[in-house]
Amino acid sequence: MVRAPCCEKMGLEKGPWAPEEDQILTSYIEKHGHGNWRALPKQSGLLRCGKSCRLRWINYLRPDIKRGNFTIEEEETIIKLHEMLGNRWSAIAAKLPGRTDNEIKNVWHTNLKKRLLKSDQSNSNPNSKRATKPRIKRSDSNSSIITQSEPANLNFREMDTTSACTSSSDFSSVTVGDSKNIKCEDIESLETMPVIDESFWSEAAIDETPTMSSQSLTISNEMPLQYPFANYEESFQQSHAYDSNFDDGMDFWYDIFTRTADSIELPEF
DNA sequence: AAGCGTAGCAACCGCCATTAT
DNA sequence: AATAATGGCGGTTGCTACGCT
Repeated sequence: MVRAPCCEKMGLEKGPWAPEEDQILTSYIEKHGHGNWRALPKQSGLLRCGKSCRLRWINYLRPDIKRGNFTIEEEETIIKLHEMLGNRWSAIAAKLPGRTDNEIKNVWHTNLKKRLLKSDQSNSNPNSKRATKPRIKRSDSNSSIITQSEPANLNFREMDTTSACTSSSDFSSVTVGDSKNIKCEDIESLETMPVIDESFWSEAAIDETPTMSSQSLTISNEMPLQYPFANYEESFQQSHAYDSNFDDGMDFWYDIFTRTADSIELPEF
């Protein structure tokens, strides 16, 4: 069954939100919450579909939203999480308080992806010119602008001890359980790596496959991520230049595993 | 100063997963 | 169990400001 788009009903507004609409939505949610997005527009008097209201609230009006340019630390985090998760923007956003999946997706496509690509190219061609000056973020009366230092001077690949294995400019999605994707030849002790196949991510499979001792996870088409579950902290540090800005790395994996497989026993650190 | 191309970002669309009936 | 309703996510689009010539 394919449903018609929710905004197809006659008379519903589309496009940019007017300040008055923002006001109505904000005050309605502050008073009544948003139990039912579909019913919200009708109850609040907005001529918008529920989906549009939800998006506006989540991406723009929410009080805990952090506006302004991304900090260097945030960008590093996005890059690293993207290496691990692929285009799972909501999962990445969950690790960046105040940032939305949409915002992260935008900054990835408009900024970070190109920067990584340039970085890779300049690594292969040391004589190539540096990145051009970045644009200043559009001013926004609602924003607290965070001044961004010169990103052209950054080379994230230089921080990656497995740079020989990283061709990360064109990740599509997390691919799992396909050892044919492993192209990096200088990764040590692959046989010690746990393999996670598709079934790992489904809760239904947990009872059937409670151990993962002989499995591994491939993160992109080209780059395998290694983290033996028995000692994945050390492995993570070795393969991803684990630094002080990423101290929550273990929390991150813990979140992933506990959310996905409550019954799996996690190693103690 | 004007025109044009591009980057950045908000918003939409379509699909899938989950929940309710 | 089947179907419908709803929420959520990722991909994509279109508008606008910016930067270059």
